[in-house]
Amino acid sequence: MGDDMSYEELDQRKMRILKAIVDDYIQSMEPVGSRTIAKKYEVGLSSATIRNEMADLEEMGYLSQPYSSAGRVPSDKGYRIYVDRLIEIDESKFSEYNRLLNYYEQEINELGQIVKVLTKLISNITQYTSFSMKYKTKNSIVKACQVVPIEKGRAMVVVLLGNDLVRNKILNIDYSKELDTLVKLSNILDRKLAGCRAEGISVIIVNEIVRESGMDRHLILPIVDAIIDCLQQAEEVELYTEGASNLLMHPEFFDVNRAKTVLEVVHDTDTVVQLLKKSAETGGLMVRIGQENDFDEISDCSIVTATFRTNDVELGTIGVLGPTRMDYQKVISSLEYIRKKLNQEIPRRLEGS
Amino acid sequence: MGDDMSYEELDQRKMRILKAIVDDYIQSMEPVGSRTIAKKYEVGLSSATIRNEMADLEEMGYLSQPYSSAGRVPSDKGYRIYVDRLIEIDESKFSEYNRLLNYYEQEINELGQIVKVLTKLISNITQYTSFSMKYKTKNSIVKACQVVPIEKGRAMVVVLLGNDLVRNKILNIDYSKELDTLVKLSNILDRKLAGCRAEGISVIIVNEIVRESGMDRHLILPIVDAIIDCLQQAEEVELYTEGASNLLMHPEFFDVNRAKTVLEVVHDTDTVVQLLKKSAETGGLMVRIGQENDFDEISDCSIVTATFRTNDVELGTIGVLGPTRMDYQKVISSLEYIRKKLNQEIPRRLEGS
DNA sequence: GTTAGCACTCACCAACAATGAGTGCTAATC
DNA sequence: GATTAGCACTCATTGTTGGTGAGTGCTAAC
Repeated sequence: MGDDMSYEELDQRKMRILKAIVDDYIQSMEPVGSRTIAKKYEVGLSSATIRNEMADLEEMGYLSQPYSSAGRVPSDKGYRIYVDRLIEIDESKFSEYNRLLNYYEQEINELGQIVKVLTKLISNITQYTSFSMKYKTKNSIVKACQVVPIEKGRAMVVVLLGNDLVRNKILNIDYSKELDTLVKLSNILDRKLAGCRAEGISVIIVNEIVRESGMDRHLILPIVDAIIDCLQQAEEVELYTEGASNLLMHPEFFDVNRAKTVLEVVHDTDTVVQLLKKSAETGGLMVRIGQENDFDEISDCSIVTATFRTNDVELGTIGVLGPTRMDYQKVISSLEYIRKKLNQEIPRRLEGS
Repeated sequence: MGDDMSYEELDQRKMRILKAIVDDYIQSMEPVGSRTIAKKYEVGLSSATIRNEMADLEEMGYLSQPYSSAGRVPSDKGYRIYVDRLIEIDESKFSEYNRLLNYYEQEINELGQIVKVLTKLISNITQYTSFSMKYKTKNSIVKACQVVPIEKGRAMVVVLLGNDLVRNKILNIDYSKELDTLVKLSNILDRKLAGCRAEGISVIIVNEIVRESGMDRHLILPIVDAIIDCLQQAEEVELYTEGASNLLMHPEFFDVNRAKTVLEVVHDTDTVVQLLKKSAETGGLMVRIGQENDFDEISDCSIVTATFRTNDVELGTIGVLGPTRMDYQKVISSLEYIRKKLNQEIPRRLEGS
């Protein structure tokens, strides 16, 4: 989006005025006029001067006018520069957020739980809709695996993943003649595959397993496939939404059709996942304003997302969706809070039993 | 609700008029006047007569008037008698529903999947919000179970439930001295417990297991506990919601506050589960109209639910939520369709691999 | 018991004027 | 040359007012 140079066309004064306009509009949701800026904000200028600057800003595309002789409203481009250059993260509320969080958090041991609680928290703080998407486990390793007989002609492969999640898969397999070797095979598999990622299960390892177990290759292969399946199945995501109805409180959604269109997107799992996955591409905090979003249905909304990860592994994303006229300062700050919180919680949660 | 006798106060003619009024109001959502009834519906009566009857019906509590000199609107009591006595299930659309269903249904093997599809179907048919709640498995039996070693000091109990769902639980247990007996124990457990329900695991059976395995009682007990846990864990429900935003299309929710209040309930998992569970109490089809609902927030909504089950076991519930002025004919008929469909699908789905 | 007729109620709508916030432009001021 | 005061103009919003029509309840005639 846009070359950074284009910001340079705005001098200090225009910047200050733009910030005042966006601040005011975010707060009042009414087109803001020159007089308001002159009076409420400490720019030492008369309304006439501000009027001129506003005309300039409109010409440059940072503002627009709903109708002639109304006040000005920020455009997407206006919000963009506001987000990129005119706000900073406000940590002053963090201690309050901590208090709120303590109130929720009773006994939470699992990462998924804390993510849910944080999603709820941020939805309450911001009064917008929030989402969290968590990979069930990305890039998981085999911690242990076993093949278990179930009934005639069927066995179950059980894989214990790196984070103690268990996956299993049932196979039709004829082991009747070699029931005792199944136990032996389990041990071999367990020994050979422990610590492996899905991509780490090479043909060489499979060959070793075949040799050491003395079992037939065509019996081993479906089992190994099942194990790989279990690892990959873990790539699935878990989606959690909070405060969908919050959107209805904001004047931009008083129009039922608009509200319906947006709520349909909010309820559409696939779309939301797609939106959140987009965030991971950049990493860190990401803001998508109005038309920058890939879906027309929410071209009057903005999305702010934060991806959380361990050193190298992407674990998931938390995001907030609200009208383009959202309180970016608050949303970005609180999402930064969430991000910090997660970075500090993740190591703790992941180790625990 | 209410003694059946109370219906008797309504003669044939009042019934016909009431039905006409409710039908018309459901369709038009406008208070319906005597003239409308006289003209559009084939009661051979003048508007004046109908006016008198309407005054009676209002006095008896079946109708009410939004303001003096407006038409009449059905009250909860009016809807109740309408539902109980004046509509019948309309099977004529069933073949159309079948067509729609074929369109969705691609390759669905699991009961949970077909329930989801049916939930989506009914939400599309009715244009209201629909829910399904499925017990992960209620009253499940052990089909097979195994104890699997994982790593030093830890083992995993794996239980295959009656419907091929797998549950597992990790235990800290010291089996190091008796690793070979673990395999033996697995076999004994499997043999002894196959077919058992949670309540069916008696002390006698446990004693037998202890005796036959020759293992220590304090080693066996936590394992059995884990198996029972797995069975009971299966009592959890899975909730699925479809078409929440459909509600916004109906005039009664054009008011944002009303919409918000109702949507909050729709999004509140616990409340919805509670609502759906209520349905099972009666079994079959159940209609709760307006104030009959336990939650004030939806006292201007109605809920129609259908519970599906095998012979004796309750499997879950599908429900529809809409404004009190909902198209009961359509909702009840299509829900009946769903119920039939499930009754015919359930045996198939449950057996299949 | 049923219906025609009539006076009355009340939400809804269209037309109209008044209001006021905000603009753009021009001319005076620093 | 930049800033500001002043002024005419625009246009959404609000309030008023009177008319319209769907509907009622009641009474008297059938």
